[in-house]
Amino acid sequence: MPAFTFTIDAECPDSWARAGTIQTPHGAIQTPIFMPVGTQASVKSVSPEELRQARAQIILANTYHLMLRPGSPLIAELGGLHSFTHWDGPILTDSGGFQVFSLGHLRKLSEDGAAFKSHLDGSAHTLTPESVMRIEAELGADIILPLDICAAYPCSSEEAKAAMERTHRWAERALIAKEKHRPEQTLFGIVQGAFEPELRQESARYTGNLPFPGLSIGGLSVGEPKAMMWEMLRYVTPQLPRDKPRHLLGVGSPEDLVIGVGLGMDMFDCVLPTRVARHGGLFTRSGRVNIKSARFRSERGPVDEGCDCYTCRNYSAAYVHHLLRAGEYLYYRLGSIHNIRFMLRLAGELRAAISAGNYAAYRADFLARYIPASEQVREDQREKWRAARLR
RNA sequence: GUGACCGUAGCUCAAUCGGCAGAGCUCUGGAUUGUGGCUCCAGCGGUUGUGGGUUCAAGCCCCAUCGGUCACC
Repeated sequence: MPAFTFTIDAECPDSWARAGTIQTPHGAIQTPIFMPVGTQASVKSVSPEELRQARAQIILANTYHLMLRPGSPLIAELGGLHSFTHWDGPILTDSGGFQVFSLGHLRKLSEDGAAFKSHLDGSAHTLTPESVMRIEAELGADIILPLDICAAYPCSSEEAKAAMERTHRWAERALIAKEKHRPEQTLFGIVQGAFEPELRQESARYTGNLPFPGLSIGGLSVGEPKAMMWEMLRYVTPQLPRDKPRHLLGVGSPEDLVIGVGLGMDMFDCVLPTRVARHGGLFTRSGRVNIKSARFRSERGPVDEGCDCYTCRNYSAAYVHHLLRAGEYLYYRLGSIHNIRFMLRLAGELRAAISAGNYAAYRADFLARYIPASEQVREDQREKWRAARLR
């Protein structure tokens, strides 16, 4: 029996949306799917039982963070991530490529790999395509990603091309290195190309033709306008093999999920739902609300009317509001559980709509009701934040 | 009872020689996209305890008064 298969269950005639089933050594995943992120081998504040109850099918962990603490040899010694974390479903580990980018002030890139200093204690480390394969083998996830280079936004065409080409060379090295490790693990390729349509197409073709059973689209949602991200996917998706699952790295919000599915994406992972939850941002059918707002002070009803999550079935919005105000730990659980379940229910509804052949209608209905966070405000605040940082 | 010190935003406190009353927290909104459990942005909020006086000008100087803290009786 093969360790990894992807079958397409339904496709849409009027978009690139499709529903599928991925088989992994630790169980099946029905796509489209949202994958909660547990960077340090923990979806912050939420237990594996609670994740299962929210019907999570696969979670993420991060190679960079886990290699620094507690270290991949220790996790291997303790039986790998599944045993270590008590989550027995599928796991995907990110390679640390993004941390090489986001912790840029601590690193030095070369053809061999990325030398960087630990954000924890300043110790020197080097990630190479080969060492990442070894570390991810020790971590033992079902799906693993190779070391890649995420170009900044904005960046020059030369930088974009150089990052993409090195990512391609590293992809081939990763494929060779993986042979030495665990055959039951599945290595996805990563598409780069920044915001250059030709590069995106080239990277999709190149990476799609390598023997990767799945593809992750990287380098997006790094500060660019959303329209630009969607435009890139319109170039990428047609170049990808139809029969391999497509993972949009680091995306996104509820509206991103709905739109991304129509552009051919099957898997999504993002810290946004859990991160904004910790600061009071909870998703509802009509948009994100700030549960810290005084208007919830005496709200008897649930956070989101009609939500089937543990939080909404058992607690009033007033209580959730109080927990956050009071700084109670329980808030983090209840808020995170709500947003995770919201994303997973959304993924499930998208799958059902695709199977029923009415994705376009579902999408139109969702977008008509859901008011997303203001992109203009986000841009303005990002600019102010940058300016403040330079001072 | 006597003396000293202190009363400034909801809270804790700034305010040069008498010269446009400010900050942090709270509060009200907003942001966060392959998680450094980090944060960031904006806003509301004032009869400077009260009443007089001096002065072009008083949170600041003077008098009275109310309240608080401390010390001593």
